[in-house]
Amino acid sequence: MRADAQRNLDRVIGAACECFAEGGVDVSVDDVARRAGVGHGTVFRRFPTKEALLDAVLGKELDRMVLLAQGALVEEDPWDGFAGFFRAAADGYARNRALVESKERCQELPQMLVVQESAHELVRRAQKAHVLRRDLTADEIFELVPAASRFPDVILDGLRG
Amino acid sequence: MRADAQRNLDRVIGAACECFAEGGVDVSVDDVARRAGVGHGTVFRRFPTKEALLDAVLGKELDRMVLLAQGALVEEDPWDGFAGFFRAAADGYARNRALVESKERCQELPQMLVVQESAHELVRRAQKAHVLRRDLTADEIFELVPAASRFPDVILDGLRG
DNA sequence: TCTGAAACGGACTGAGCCGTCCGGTTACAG
DNA sequence: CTGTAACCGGACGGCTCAGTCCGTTTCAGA
Repeated sequence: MRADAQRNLDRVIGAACECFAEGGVDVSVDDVARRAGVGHGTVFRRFPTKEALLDAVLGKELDRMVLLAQGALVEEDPWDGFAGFFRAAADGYARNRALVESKERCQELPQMLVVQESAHELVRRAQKAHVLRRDLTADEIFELVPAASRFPDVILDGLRG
Repeated sequence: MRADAQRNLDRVIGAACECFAEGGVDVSVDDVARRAGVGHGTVFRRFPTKEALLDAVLGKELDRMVLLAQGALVEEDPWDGFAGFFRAAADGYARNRALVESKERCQELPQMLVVQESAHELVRRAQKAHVLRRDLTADEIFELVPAASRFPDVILDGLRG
């Protein structure tokens, strides 16, 4: 790939991350292109549709989640591991409107499987140690993540077993 | 007002309530008109802009909230009063996508003042009785309402003082 | 029944957006 | 330095949607 092409691609992805995070999925491709300093034709050459561009951005964000989840599994205290990831995930959702608005799209991305596996293990460990309430499934608990963006402590207090 | 005009107005408002609740604020005026069984010209004769139509729908929903809040103030147990309204409000948000997507618009509507006043009183009473945590303001607590649509019990557990 | 005012609805306009395409430009190998 | 393949960006088409307008229909009082 030519050097200028690579540079523009990086700019486009960076701009798309910022735009979608701040403005949600309804931000126009023109806005992304403007912020990247390229014409919007250049965006469509790299990403055949707006949806493909969004997938790239969501994928990057989910990659971060994978790291967070695996880091939490290393923590030996079951509650600290669970709560740490819960807080971090909530923060990620708080900082990214597109993530909140694209829940079902994220389900289609491969990284989501890894995140869910780790998250389920975090919940299993915490429930086994009786530090996390057991009347909710792991899936139900993580439905609360977007909700916890503002006051995670309150929700964690409610979840503690 | 002519009888047919009144009938069509009622139909439009009803259809708009359903459409916005189910599909959020991005539902088109044409969709609303179709569901109401009128041309979209008729909608724009009653409501000069789409925003005005949305305001009418939000206003109706807030009227319901006013009744719920005032009903909760009659309840003598401070926790039951607070929690009852909190649950009811969360349910209202869960059943209405437009309400979630129009938080700042709601702030402009007169009914919101009444709801907030009652809600603050509910919080004050519950905090005075030491059944509600005191490290959050009333405003902060009610930011959790939309979040509580799925598992209100978890959030209420977290809020209990 | 007749009549005029009110209401209706669909055609129309203009703006914004996604995605395509092509003429001009630029990087880079030889 | 130069030829060329890759790259760029803006013009363009097609679509959807908000809001306007006017010819036609309907209501209701006399």
